Amino acid sequence: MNRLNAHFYQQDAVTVAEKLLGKILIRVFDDGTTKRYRITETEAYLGEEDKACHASKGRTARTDIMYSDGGKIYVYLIYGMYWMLNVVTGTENHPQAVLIRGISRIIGSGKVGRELKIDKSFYGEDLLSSDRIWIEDAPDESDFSTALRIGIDYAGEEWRDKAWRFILKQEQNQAK
DNA sequence: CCAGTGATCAGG
DNA sequence: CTGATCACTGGA
Repeated sequence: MNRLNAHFYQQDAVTVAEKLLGKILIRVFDDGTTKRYRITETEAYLGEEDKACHASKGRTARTDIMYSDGGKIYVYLIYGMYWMLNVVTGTENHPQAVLIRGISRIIGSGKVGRELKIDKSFYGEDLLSSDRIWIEDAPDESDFSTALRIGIDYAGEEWRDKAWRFILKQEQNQAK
């Protein structure tokens, strides 16, 4: 299978979030072992207008990477414990990203970061050229559901109510 | 229900 | 510098 290319990541976050379902995430760990995971749950964060998106605060040291061309990794630490793994999408100066919420049988953004041993060194990592993390193509999935994004009640009606969470049906049944 | 845990950002 | 907040999880 081939790596997803720049064109794929340059699409808007909502499109990429949906299309990432079923794609294969590869991680080569420091000890040399390689693991492959299927992406099963994602969430889109789109632009400075999106009050739920970190870029709604404008361009800061933390959000800077979201302003770059799609295909980079955006990571941040939440609650002092969990590294959230995001894929930057869109084109330059259009800040947006897709949060990876579930891979294979690991459901939950915090657990994903833990499983993949993500840390600050992944900030800005290039999915097109990295030798320790990338995503490979797979057929588009159509059997998925959408839902409201989690943990963003502060965002206000307009953005809180966007069904920008995408869940592979199959995995939903497997969960719990 | 709620505590843990620390980077980040706005405000002095 | 300070302090509030946080795209979460796991254990009462």
